[in-house]
Amino acid sequence: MAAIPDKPSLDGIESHWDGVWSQEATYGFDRSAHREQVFAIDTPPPTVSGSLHMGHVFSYTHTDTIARYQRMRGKDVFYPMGWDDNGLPTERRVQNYFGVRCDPAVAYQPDFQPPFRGDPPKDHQSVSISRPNFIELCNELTHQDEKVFEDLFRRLGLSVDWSLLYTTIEERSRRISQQAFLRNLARGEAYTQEAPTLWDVDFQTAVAQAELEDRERPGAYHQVAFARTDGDGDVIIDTTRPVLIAACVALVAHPDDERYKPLFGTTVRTPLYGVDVPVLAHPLAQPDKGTGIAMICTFGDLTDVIWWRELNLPTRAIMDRAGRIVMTPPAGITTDAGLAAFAAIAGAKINQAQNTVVDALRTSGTLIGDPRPIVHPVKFYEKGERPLEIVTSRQWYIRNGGRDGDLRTSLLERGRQLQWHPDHMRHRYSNWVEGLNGDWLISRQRFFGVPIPVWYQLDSSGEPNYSDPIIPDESSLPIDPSTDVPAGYTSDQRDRPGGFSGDPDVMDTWATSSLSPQIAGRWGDDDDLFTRVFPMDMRPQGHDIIRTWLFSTVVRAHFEHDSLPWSNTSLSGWILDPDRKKMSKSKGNVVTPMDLFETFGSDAVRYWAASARPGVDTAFSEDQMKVGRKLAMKLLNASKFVLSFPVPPSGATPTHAIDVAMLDRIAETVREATRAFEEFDYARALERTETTFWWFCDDYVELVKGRAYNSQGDDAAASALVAMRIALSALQRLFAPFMPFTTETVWRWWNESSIHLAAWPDSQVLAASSSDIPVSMLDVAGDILGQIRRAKTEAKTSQRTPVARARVHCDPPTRAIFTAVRSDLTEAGSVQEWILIEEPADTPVLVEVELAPST
RNA sequence: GGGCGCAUAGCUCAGUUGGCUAGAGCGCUUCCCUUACAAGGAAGAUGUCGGGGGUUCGAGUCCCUCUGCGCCCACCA
Repeated sequence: MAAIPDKPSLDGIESHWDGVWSQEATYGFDRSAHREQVFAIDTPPPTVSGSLHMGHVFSYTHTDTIARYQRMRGKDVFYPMGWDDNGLPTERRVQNYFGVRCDPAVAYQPDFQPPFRGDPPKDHQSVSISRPNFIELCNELTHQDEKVFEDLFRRLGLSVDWSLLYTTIEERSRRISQQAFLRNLARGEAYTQEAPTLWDVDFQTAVAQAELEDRERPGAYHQVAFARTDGDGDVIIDTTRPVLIAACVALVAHPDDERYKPLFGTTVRTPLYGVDVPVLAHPLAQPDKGTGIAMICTFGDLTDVIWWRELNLPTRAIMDRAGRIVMTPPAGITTDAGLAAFAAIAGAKINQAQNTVVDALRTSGTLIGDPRPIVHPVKFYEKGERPLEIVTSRQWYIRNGGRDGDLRTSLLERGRQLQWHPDHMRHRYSNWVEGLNGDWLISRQRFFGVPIPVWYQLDSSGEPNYSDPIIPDESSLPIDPSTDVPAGYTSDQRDRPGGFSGDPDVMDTWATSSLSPQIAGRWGDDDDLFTRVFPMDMRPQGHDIIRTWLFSTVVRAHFEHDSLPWSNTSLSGWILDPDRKKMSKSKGNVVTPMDLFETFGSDAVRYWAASARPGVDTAFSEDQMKVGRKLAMKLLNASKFVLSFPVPPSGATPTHAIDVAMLDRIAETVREATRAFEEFDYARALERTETTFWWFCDDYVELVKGRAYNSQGDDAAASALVAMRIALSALQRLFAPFMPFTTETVWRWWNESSIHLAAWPDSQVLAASSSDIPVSMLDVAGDILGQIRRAKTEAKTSQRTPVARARVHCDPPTRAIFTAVRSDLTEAGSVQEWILIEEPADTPVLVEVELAPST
């Protein structure tokens, strides 16, 4: 136990207690606990290639309050931390930092040293290195970042068990990711297919539906005439992308559209290129869009893909993977004029080609009128800078119900089984699942990540056999097919006819992070641990990644374990700047968490975070942090005050009615806070606790402190002393999840072990002796005291001024209560004489205060 | 177009099965260095609870409807 200082202070408590908690392993997970004793949290692994910001502080605090509550409830809390160092952000950061580039074709170098460690000169040409070397550099670099992250999270007071740390590119994660994938493959849940795919031309990789976002971009409608091949006039279509006319394979209108019904089955000739294409009917064509008849290109958008598939149309791709027009004209262009028109755009970038085509259309007279500028939403990869194109490529998919009604129904049911906090967030899940239009594309044409763990046999002409991949044994995982050699082959057979070839792709980062419960729980390496923590109890995360992280985790657990990955999920809101805009670096309004910890103290920052209701977007507010600091100071001072009284004799119990009634109110607060925490509503628990605490300090303690000083005899004092200590103990523990540093400080003034391992207060015990005490006693006492204070304030005099006479008008029941608290009121109000005046029933208490003349 | 959320004091927000004479904090005003706390404390002012209808003895709370704001999803020729 620590001595109570004369001037309690919050300075330095964070580093002090962090050290003590580490030393005492306060938050260590006891892996002998059985599943029902465990509370397991699937912590979101932050991306280490950025920096932690207020959004992290905000949402991780929410989770930590729940973790601490559960721990005090006696649960063995499994609270790991992970670092997400897999994926594009890390790839970029490692490239820039070391001046290297990942190239799976390069052989592994055991003692490789990068050309730079930080700040390569601008003219430096990146050195190509193998994927295993790249992963080693990633580990080296992210270790530095991870140290900074860990320091910040410790300073924030997260009760994480740091021995459970994982990273998403480490060996175990790669193993689990590959193992889960191979099991998906074996069960037919993963498959490879060549198909049109959304494609980022800068990153040159396929992207998944979940990673799309719409951005408003200027464009223009162009009316273009297609000549009917029967010579009977033109068909006018509207398009924003005339550049794709060379890729046009048909026109399409709605089957019921009377304007175009006569044309169905006929052909029209494309302007410039002179290719005959059919006019077809399909219900997806919208009569009220443009001219009501559209050109189908391979591929302008996802609707084109649907039409192409359902109408069995040919492919005339004109876009390469870097976003340029291909050099070779597509099939169908045969006339000299057509070939010349195509030659004019071959090799050009999309925008240039578009201008060329528009000019040519105008010259040829097939552009009707002027283009009409519009602003319309265009699909982008969320990390990308240019609009997505659609190219045909071979990719790996995991089934997610996008193409299978039964699976979709099962996954929707999983969403219903999950407890959502707040509940309305479940709609985002069902909305997303119901809107899926394809399976989950997991392969990426990148170089850094978890490799797709398969090879392909090459036939005598060197063509891969995709239908029967070569699968590694699970015991050999993780593997890198670009450097590892499949069983039964030798390395000199790589990429040779009759030999083998490794799959060049990596899995999308979500394909690994969707296994975070399995990774954190060490599935497959420590199944004893895994069975003690899985399915987990809680998945905290942002609501923006329901469609990615949450959904994909549900999919993987559904397939692998036939269960939900966790029973509850809690969704955090966004941090908004004080102008209610989402905070962003570009606006320069980002405050670093460490500055705030230093200014206000970690507990004050946590107080701000914990004051926000679950799932609600919340304004950044230093005012709230000031309030939090004030509360922490109050907790120090109130604790010091209560504990500075003599320890009551052992066996003493609260006997005074007011003391018992006070404890009853504390008990009610415990009930409310407990109920709120059981529903993951940390904010309500805090609010109730805080309200009661201020009442305890301002009203109750003020009322009884005279008696506690022994003004009314030993027994009367003992009742107050015992009651104050019982209440203080409960209040300190109620605050412990929110203000771990301050509460630990005050708790250790009178306890040997950590408050964070103490039992959550028990409302039954607190309220044990409160059977027949009128709850209204506290209100009556507060009311009378309040009226006396007001009289002194109105007289503009000190609260210490004695009251010569107080006439209390009250009804008979109130009179009885008054009598019970009269002695305490006498001291609290410095009242020299009371005069009771009886009023009819239900009359509000009225106190006429006659102040003593000032001396 | 479909879905969800929000609208309560100048600001940020509580208000959980309908019982409120509508609350808190910040800010504002006044007073007090009262020996736990001046990075305090005591007290005070401020609201047609977005509009309209309905159910009810009683509606900020339930139902319908309208308006405004935000988010998610879909469409995007």
